[in-house]
Order: sequence, then C-alpha cells, then structure tokens
Amino acid sequence: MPPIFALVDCNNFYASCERVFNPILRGKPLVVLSNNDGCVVARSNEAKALGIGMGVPEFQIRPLLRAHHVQVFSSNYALYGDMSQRVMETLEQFCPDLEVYSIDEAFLSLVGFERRNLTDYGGQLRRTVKQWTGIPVSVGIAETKTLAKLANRVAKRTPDTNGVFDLLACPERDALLGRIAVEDVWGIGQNHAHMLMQHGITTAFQLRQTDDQWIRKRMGIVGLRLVMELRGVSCLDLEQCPAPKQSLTCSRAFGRHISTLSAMEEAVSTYTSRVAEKLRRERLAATAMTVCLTTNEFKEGPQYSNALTLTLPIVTDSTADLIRCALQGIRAIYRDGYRYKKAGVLLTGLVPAGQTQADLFDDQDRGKSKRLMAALDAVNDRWGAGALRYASSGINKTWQTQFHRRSPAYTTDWNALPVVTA
DNA sequence: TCTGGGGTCCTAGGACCC
DNA sequence: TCTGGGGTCCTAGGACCC
Repeated sequence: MPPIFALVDCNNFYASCERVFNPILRGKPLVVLSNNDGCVVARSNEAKALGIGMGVPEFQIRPLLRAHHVQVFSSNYALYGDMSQRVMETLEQFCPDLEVYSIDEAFLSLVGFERRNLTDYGGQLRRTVKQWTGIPVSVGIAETKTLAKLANRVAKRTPDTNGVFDLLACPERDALLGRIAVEDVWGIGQNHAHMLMQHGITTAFQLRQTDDQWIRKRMGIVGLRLVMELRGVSCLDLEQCPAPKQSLTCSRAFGRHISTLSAMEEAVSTYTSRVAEKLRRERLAATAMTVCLTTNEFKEGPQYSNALTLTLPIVTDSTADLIRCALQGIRAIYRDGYRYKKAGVLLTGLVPAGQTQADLFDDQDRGKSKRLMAALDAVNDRWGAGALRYASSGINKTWQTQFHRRSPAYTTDWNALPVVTA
C-alpha cells in the first residue's frame, strides 16, 4: 500500500485559542507575545494583513498596535496546551494512525481511506474540529509528509479550497510546485535557501529536478531525503510513538536583569526545579547537566556568556541533587560586574528512571528521596506549580519572567472558567 | 525600558583502541 | 623515497523545526 499522509495544522493556533472563549476578538487583529511580552509569536489573519511580522519585538511596533487597536496577549501555555490536546483527541477519533508533530500540527495516515473522496473527508474532519474545539484547521493531503506540508500551505492560502487541499487529486502538480518558493519548502531554512538561490534554484519545482549527487554534497543526507519526498518517494514515516527524550531544558530570559550572584542562584534553582519536574514526568533520570548564563546581546555594555557541563555524581531525578549540582556550576561561571539577561539548565544523558546503576558508595536513602519527590509533585499538581518549592529558589523573585497581558486559564483552572451571561 | 523557548538530527574531526 | 588501517566513541557546531 503506498502511503498517504494528511497534515492537519491549526490556523494561527495561539491567536485562535485566545478567541475561543472571548468571541469579541473574532474578526479583529490580535497578536500573542513570547515570554516577557517580548516578541510576536502568533498573529490573527487581520494582524498579518497589517504587516505585523512573525518574531518582531513588540516595542518596535507599539505605535502600529495602538493605531489599529490590535488586541495583545501574553502567552498562555496552560490554555494552548489544553486546547491542543482537545484538537488531537478529536483527530484521533477520525484516524487512529496519528503522529502529534507539534502543539498545533498532526500527521495522519490515510492508508485504507483511498476509496473515499479524501477532500470530502478532510472537510468533515475540519468541520468537526471546529465544532468540538472552536479551533480552525487546514488539511493538506499527499503521498509524502513534505508534499502534505506543501498541500497544507496551499489549503491555508487559497480561499476556494475551503481549507482542504488534496495534492493527489491535483492535475497541475508541476505548475503548482513552480509557484512555491524554495524557502517555503519544509526543511529548507535560511542558509540552504540562500545557497540554492545562488545556484538559480528558486522554486520547489526546480529543487525537485536537481541532481541527487549535487544535493547530497551540499545538503547532506537530510537534503537528499527532502528532494526524494518532493518527488513523491516517501522517506519520512509516521512516528506514532515518540522516541524517548534525549535532553530537557529550562532556559528563560529574566523579567529584569540580574547582577548579583544570589539572584542568579535563585533563578537557576527555580529553572532546575522546573526541568526536574519535567524529568520525572517523563520517567527519566539525568547523568549530566549543563548550566549557562548570558548578558543581553542587544544592549551596550560588557558582554559575557558561558556554559559549564557537569557529570552528576549519581544518575538522578531528584530536585535536591540537581539543584546542588546546578548551584555548583553557576558559581563556577558567574562573574561579577555584568548585567545578566538569561540563564538556563540542560539535562542530558537521560535514561529511564528505575533502571539506573546504584552507586556503591552512595550514602543517601534513595527510597526516601523518591517518596519526597512524589510528595512534592503531588502537592504542586494539586495546588499549582511552585506551591511547594526549595528555599534556594527564592521568595521575591524580582527577576521573574513577566506576563502582563495574559488571558485566564479558561480550561485548566476552576477559578478561571468562562462565565456566560444572558 | 522593551528583542522567546525547547527540541532533533547530521557531520566533521579528534581521541583512542587494536 | 618509503612511515598501516580500520573501527568506535565523543563532542562541537551547523542546520533545521515549531
């Protein structure tokens, strides 16, 4: 059976989430900002039409936002994560062979659905997701993932497709690929796009026609796979069970710069607690840790950034062990006299928890530590993140990430339920 | 004043081994 | 003049994704 993929992609996902429980926002320009309300990370169509670019710093477009009464929101990850889950659960009812590719995208395998009209099926799927979750999606269908991505792009940008485009049923494929810029192909980033253009390759069609050896030499095996996929040869399979994580990070810009070691220790301790929670949720333990810090590259003044990787004395998932190591690391690379903007903690060498090699000279009670972490996680699940935390994470946290314009966590907090008034 | 966060895979080169 | 060969593992850096 030749493969058939559908890519379902939520339209302007974060912006659409904000609209679901706040209908006044429909039809209006709206943007969602990154942490610290820094950059634009999502835009409604109306905001795109105003020329607001992806990733633009908010302060640079403030006059424009005011002039057009653009609604501005901080990121609300609790809401987006929950809405994503609702969308994915809906899709799963249509097609159990599903790969959740990102917070707002899923690949579906439509093998076995060939006898249906796939465009109609995509439309049905789209209407159901909209009705059950309030989120608009687009559907692209083709025989490889890369082509399904392109089909999805066509569905999004061509109004008369009604949000569904089946490339398998498109007789003018070459002409269509000829209208797609090479930098819009999935897997072609800035660097490769620039290199290709230097050689006169500017469209997806031209890329598809390019010689294998040439591609292999300049873009490696990844590039060659991509070109094969454009030719309709499927090289990327549906990944239904995600591979175990290889690394976990928590890194964040501060709401206000840090210039004392004690504040830096608080931040690093807080980030370590967060990444330790993720680690336990994945049922993994870490063998090594990297801590890093950096000043603000956009600002005048002395710049400094550094990172240090430490091997943990014992493979662990305990917040206490991890904080101890992180503080040791940050003290080693911290230098006085700088205004720090950001720090981070990276865990690597991840192994399944419970399969770890015991340390012959380990003098701690591991069973006790495990029970302590279970209690810590249970309390924070029940009472909210950070309800119970290590003292080294600090109390005042003047450096904390800012979210000044966050909408309520409508779907994950009893106190934030939307209220319907007659 | 104000510029995000969290991942993956591949490749080249060096260290090291027999 | 001639100075082995093949393999693995690790790491840093590049490129890409959402």
